[in-house]
Amino acid sequence: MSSARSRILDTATRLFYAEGIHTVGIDRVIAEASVAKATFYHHFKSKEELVLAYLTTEYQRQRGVLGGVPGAGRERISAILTKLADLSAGPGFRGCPFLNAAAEYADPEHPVRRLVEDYREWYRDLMRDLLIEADSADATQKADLLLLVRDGITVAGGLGDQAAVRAGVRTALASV
Amino acid sequence: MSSARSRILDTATRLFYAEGIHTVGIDRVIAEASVAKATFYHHFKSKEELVLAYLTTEYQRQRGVLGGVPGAGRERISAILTKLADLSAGPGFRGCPFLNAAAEYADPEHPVRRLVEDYREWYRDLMRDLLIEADSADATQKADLLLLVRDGITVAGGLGDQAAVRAGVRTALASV
DNA sequence: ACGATAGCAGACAGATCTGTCTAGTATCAG
DNA sequence: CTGATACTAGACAGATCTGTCTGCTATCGT
Repeated sequence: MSSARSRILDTATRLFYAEGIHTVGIDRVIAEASVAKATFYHHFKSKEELVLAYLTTEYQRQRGVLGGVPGAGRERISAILTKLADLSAGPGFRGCPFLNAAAEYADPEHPVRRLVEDYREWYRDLMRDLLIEADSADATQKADLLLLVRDGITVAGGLGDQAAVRAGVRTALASV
Repeated sequence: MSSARSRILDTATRLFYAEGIHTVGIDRVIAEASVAKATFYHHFKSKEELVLAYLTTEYQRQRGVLGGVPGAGRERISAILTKLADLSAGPGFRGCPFLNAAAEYADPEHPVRRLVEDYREWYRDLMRDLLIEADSADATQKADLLLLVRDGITVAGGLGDQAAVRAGVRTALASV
C-alpha cells in the first residue's frame, strides 16, 4: 500500500467523519494529507471514489471491531452492546459513519446508501445468528430490535446523550 | 405573512428535507420558489437564517402533530408511537429532519444543533410526563428509552427498514 | 400624492469546488 | 541504462455557491 494513498485515506476518514462529507473539499484533504493534487487523482478517480473507499474501509474496520468481540450467544450480544456504548461515550465519537453518510446521500440507489444497507444487514444477521445460537424465541424480530437499538445508541451517543445510550443498552440486554 | 416568503420557506422545507441542506443551493430554492434573488435576501439575511427558519417551523409543526395526538398516559404514548410508525412508512419519509440536520452540522454549539437538542428534550419531557401520569416506575429512565426508540424509528424508517420500525414500536409499547 | 414596502429580472463579485494538465524529480525493476 | 511508476508544485478551466447591487414596477397606508 502506497504511503501517499494511505495518508489520503486516513485524512479523508478523519475529516469526513468529524465534519461531514459534503462540507470537506478535496483541496482540504489534499492539503492535510500533504500530497499533490495529481497524486490524489492518480490514486482516486474522483471524490466519490474516495468517499466510497472511506466507507468501505470503515465497513471492514467496524466488522473487525465488533466481529472481534469474544464470547458466544447472549454473552457476546451483551459484550457487543457494552462495546458500542463505550465507543459512543468516547471523545471523538460523532455517531455512526454510515448513518451520517446516509443523511447526506438522499438517493437510496446511490452506492453510499447500498453500503449503509450492507452494514446494517451484516449487523442484523450477526444478532440473529447469536440469538439463534442462544436458542432465543423470535430471533428474527429480536434481531430487528437490536438493530434499531444500535441505530439509536449511535445517534444518541453522537449527540452526547449518554442517558439515552444507557437506557438503550439496558433495554436491549433485558429483551434478549 | 408575505406570499413570497412563505413560498421560499415551503420550497426550502421540501428541498432541504428531501435532498439535504448542504446539497441544495440558494439558487435552486430561489428558482423553484419563483422569486427574485433580491426578494430572497430581503426576507432572509443569509442561507443559514433560512436553514434555521426551516428547522424552527419544522420544530413547531412536529410539536403540533405529536402534541395533538389525543389520549392520556400509556394510551397516549401508544398512540404517538403508532403515529410515528405510520409517518415513517409514508412515501416521502426521509428520516427525522433534526437528526438529518445534526449529521450535517458537526459543531454541537451551532444553533442548528441547539434546535435539535431542544426538540429531543421536548420529546423526552413529553414522554416522562406521560409516564408519570400513568404512575410508571422509573419514568425518567423509560423516557430516555422512548427517546432512543424514537431516534431509531426515524432512522430505520428513513432507510426503508419497516421491520426494525415495527420491532421498535413493539418493544417500546411493551416496556412502558 | 407620496413614501415605504414588496416584488421582479438579472448582472456581478469573490470565493470555492472538482477535475485536468504541464513540467519536473525520485525510485526501482529489468 | 531505460522505462514505468509514484510523487512534487501549482496553474488552469469550468462550474457553482453565496451574497450584493442596479433598476424597475406594483401596492398600500397615511
